[in-house]
Amino acid sequence: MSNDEIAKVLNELAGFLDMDEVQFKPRAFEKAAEVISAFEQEIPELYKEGGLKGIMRIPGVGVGIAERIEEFLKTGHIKDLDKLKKKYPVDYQQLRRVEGVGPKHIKKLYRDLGIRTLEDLENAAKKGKIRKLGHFGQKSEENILRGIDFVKSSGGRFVLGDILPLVRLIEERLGALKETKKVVVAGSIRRWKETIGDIDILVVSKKPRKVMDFFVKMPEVIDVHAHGETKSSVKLSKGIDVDLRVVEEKSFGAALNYFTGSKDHNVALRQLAIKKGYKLNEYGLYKGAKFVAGRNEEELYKALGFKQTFIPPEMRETKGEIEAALKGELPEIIGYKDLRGDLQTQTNWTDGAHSIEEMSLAAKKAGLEYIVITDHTKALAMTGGNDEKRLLKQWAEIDGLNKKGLGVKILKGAEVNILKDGSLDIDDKTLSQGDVIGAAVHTNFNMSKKDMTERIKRAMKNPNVDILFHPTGRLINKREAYELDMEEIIKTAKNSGTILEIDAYPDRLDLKDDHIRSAIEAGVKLSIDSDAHNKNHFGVLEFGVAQARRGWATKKDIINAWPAEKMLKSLKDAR
DNA sequence: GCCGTTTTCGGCCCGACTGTTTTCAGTCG
Repeated sequence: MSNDEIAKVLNELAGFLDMDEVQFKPRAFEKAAEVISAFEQEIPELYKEGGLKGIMRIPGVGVGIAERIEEFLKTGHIKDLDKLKKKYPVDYQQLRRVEGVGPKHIKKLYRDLGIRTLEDLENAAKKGKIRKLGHFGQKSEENILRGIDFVKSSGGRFVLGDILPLVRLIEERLGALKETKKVVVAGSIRRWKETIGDIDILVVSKKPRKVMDFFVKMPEVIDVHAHGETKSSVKLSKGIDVDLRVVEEKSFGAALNYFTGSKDHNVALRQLAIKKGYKLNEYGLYKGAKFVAGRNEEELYKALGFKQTFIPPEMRETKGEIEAALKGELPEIIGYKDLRGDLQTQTNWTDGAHSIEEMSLAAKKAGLEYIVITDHTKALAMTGGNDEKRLLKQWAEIDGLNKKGLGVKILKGAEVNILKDGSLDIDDKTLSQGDVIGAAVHTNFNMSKKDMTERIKRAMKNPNVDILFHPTGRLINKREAYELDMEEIIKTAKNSGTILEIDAYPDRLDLKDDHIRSAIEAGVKLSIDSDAHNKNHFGVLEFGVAQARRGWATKKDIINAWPAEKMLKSLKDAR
């Protein structure tokens, strides 16, 4: 039982309590769920060690929630939730995925129209039944249909960040078997695609049968599609498929290359092989029946005549990497350990979970030299956003902490809101006293492309704005980016010296890879930020680095891969 | 249901936006 599963069921309970018009309890369950999903320790482990008292050490979890978690761990059910599900027999999780549909709507749709599933909802909307309900109209119906389309189109693919912990667990388990010599995760996960369709794992073993038997019996497996000597395929309870392939040592490199993809990259390699009189498949590079190369990837690329014999998987998308690597002109992209600072973090001054000090120490622990505190500002009232006075107070506290010396440099920042007209919600006099100011759009997403572009351009031209945070506002699998002329934004960034952010949060990854590449080609600098709201969130930086690598970014393109002084000076010069 | 420089009951981030209304409920962040 993972923390995510526990968080999910608590959220579901919160939703049903909302339907039942229960006051305050839903927020308590949601809050607990949020803490649990980011909690460093596994809850079952915590429970094993400390029992009910152990779970109650989690902030936001008291007796009531702890007992329900205990019940869930022991039985896989929560009686209160089951009762509510009987009262409202709806597929809550599925219906909630539709943007704009919350607990109250779900209740009304069920009570008035008997809607239980996404399919029911779609049918009712298509028949024009929803617009006839009180408080619903034609527009709500259209929005629901659009929401369903989006759910459907994003269905089947998973956000990498949601899947990676499980993948690493499986990788670790397989690696621990005495029958396995090597285990590598290949496919789109190795390429760090932002969403993945399935999981491909490659194993080197002389006793594949044993490995396969272990694999198909893992606790998460709910269905076995195939169970053979060299290939097995299963479905996990999360709904994602995993393919496991076992190869001989000799073919490892060729197999890894083949199963890493992308498909187009492989096709291009095979064509290159044919041109040179070879044949390339997942077992190796062959001249006639003679094995030429394939033990590892380097040997394969070398035999194919590449000057650079390793193309980072993140670049294998046939976007020019083959031509460049053949000539030895691939840039040296940023590495996973190259970041020195984090330019976007939130604390408990607004919607973050931890104090400035806790966040700073966590950043230090994550290997960073500096951190910018960028709490929300006042227009985002829900987060308790800072106003000018409070912002200055926070910055004074930062001065104090720096004086004390935590072994990590804390910089003064803010995540200010870009209002509808492109102005900011904090005055310039205050902002000019900050070290690193990020600006972002959090409201009025539905503007025309032209208006939105003008709005953001105006904010970028404010000399106090250093960075445009999560520039397109998308939430992968949840919300489309707002309409934006990215070419214009990049041009403006070049002129104003504004940094464009790569928000590393796995469901944002905003900018996306192609935009990163365009920005770099235009000479625009970027930052890779965690957007951490919790001291356990700094791990997401690797997703941001991966995204930057997919956009061919080098260390000199990413300002927080620079020492603090150099980074700050460049921002100051641009102001 | 949780929490407490309000220690044991009384509060519980709230403003913008949307779409429906004509004063507001629901959702989102």
